[in-house]
Amino acid sequence: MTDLSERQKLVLALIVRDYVETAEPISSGRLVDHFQLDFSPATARNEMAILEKMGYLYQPYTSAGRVPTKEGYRYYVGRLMGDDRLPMHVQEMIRHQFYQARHDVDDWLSLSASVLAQHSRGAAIVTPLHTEKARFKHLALLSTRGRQVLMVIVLNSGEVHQQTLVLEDTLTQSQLTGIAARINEIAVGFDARDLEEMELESRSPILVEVFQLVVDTMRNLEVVSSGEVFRDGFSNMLSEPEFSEPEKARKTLEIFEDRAILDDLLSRTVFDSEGTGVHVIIGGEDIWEELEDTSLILASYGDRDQAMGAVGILGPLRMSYSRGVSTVRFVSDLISELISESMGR
Amino acid sequence: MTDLSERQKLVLALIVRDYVETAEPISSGRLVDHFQLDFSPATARNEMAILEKMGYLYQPYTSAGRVPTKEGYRYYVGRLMGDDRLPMHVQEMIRHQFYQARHDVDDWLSLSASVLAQHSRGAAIVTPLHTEKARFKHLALLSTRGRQVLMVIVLNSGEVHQQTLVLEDTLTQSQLTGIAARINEIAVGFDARDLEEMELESRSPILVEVFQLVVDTMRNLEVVSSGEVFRDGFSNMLSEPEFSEPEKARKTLEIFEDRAILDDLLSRTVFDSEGTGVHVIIGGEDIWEELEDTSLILASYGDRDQAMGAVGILGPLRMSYSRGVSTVRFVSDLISELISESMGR
DNA sequence: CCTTAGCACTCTCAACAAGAGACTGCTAAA
DNA sequence: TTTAGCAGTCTCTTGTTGAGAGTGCTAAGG
Repeated sequence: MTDLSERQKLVLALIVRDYVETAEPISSGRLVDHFQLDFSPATARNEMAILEKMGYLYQPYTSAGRVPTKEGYRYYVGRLMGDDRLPMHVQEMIRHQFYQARHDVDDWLSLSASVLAQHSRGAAIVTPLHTEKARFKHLALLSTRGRQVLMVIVLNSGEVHQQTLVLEDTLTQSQLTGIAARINEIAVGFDARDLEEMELESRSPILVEVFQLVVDTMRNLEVVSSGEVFRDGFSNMLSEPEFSEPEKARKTLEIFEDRAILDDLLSRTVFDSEGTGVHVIIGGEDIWEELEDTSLILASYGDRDQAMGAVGILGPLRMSYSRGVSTVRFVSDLISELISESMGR
Repeated sequence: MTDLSERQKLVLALIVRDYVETAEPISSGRLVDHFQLDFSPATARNEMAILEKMGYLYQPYTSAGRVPTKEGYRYYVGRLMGDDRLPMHVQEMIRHQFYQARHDVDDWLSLSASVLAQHSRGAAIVTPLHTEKARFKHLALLSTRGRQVLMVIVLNSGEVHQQTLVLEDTLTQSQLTGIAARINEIAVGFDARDLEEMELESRSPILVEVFQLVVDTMRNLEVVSSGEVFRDGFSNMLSEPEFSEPEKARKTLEIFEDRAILDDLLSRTVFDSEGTGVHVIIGGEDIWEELEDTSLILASYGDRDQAMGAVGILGPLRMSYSRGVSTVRFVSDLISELISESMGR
């Protein structure tokens, strides 16, 4: 397929931009008028007819204006859209919000969802920090009441997991502390597989029991994606005219709420690729049928070697991709930065 | 105001039930036909006219069927609706799901939201466990990396709070353990106010610093409601015909997403009253204007003396109150039971 | 060969009209 | 007090029509 002429690219880009704003089919007349183009409506019509034949535009009905197709959006995102940054003062504003928050990863993530929703005017999704190769760093056992014990496991990545256990016997806090200290000695720095193969000379049966629980938990962490997903701003989306049909709105909200499809989506896109690029998924890319009418802009945050998660926004096909991409990129970079700052140095 | 006759009550109850199912105005003909009543449509019409005059019913337009008003629903919920329990096999099914889950409060709550959404066919909201008078039980300090320290505070209620600190100097784990032990000795059993007034002979400045942080955190816990709210099943609601107007759907979703209004609502209803009853809020009860078109069924869980939270569902005025109430009651009782079981003994 | 003015054609959308259908309220009889 | 009968009212659907918007095509012009 031969490539588009410069003028065709211009026409396509302008139609996308204008349509994103107005949500109405763009006519040749409006196009040259609104953007003060130096060719006539008739010429625009010719170009539009070609673009339609190539699959980038379509007409809702004979003699209506043109609307971008999924392919049109893809071409626009891939080759026409500039990669704008957020304006400096917006960046500062967002940074400020983060610095005012508590120094806590979960708080940052919750805030991210809210910021993304606000600035992208779409629905925001933020998955929690998650490691694939979890390395044990530290264990604490806290007596809460009776035989009930809170087990807190800290991973190398800084990820923290807690779980309530009910032990066979009642132990004092100092006994628990002793057990924890012993396990810390043995296990620090190892991952689930290492620990599994480890022989433990069983001095006390309780120590073995707890050790086994630690190993189980560590293994679980690698498989199950745990923790709540942070969501915000779905109500933004309902204001868009494409969701005036309640059936479409329902289907989209179902996607927003469904953890399974989100996990599938993430593992096949952002978590599957190198680097920290922003992924734009338009109309499900003919893989996910449910996403036919929605677009997602996703990026990972964190560190491939440590733990990572994903942030993103969800909107109708007719969304502002440039605003979306720059917002998602900025937020994901910012969280990565905050996390690595709070970790290391 | 004189009370309703038995037959009027019957007519009102049947109209509410039928309308909840069909979402269409109920006519006198349909009523006697569908429920095989032993009086004629004309009689039904007379009763309906009276009920309308009393404010329990209204007609969308002259000579359409009747629809319950908010007052109609309130009367129905307060005096006509039986308090059904969930069928035994449903109870068993739900119990089963909970026993299969991990023994972790957050997991239970997340599961509750999902169960409520599924069985009530509305949107579910579950707030996390929260204490008003937090009594200190135990502190742990875990070195995670560099000067970064994870502070875990366990309260008497079993509630656990964690926060990441960045200290002035780098401390070893054993130093941290020492500090924690010292603070545990001093603080166990006291609440924020007690601790604030406490004089601390300052042997080491770091100990004082950490102690201050503990006190601050404890005080914060009493004011700010922290932790994420669990939500599920909003997509259920969008299938209801009342949300075919997207504007209504948007407003309702905004309520669902907005933490502030939820907190206000809860503090003025379930947390404001004695006992563990189920609260039904119909059309905002003329207090919350935003809730004009929605009803909520709420109940608290947990223990007033320890920590508590709330579970509930949100739906259109035309919702199945009996199903909703029995589901909410069952789930809130179940969580309370699970929590107290895991606490005590 | 590319661009553009002119024009006939197509399709949507809003407004209006008319008829069918659904229920009611009222009246009068049982 | 209940009920049959009936006139009256309102919505909803369907059909029609006219205005408006925008296109594709054709032919003229640079």
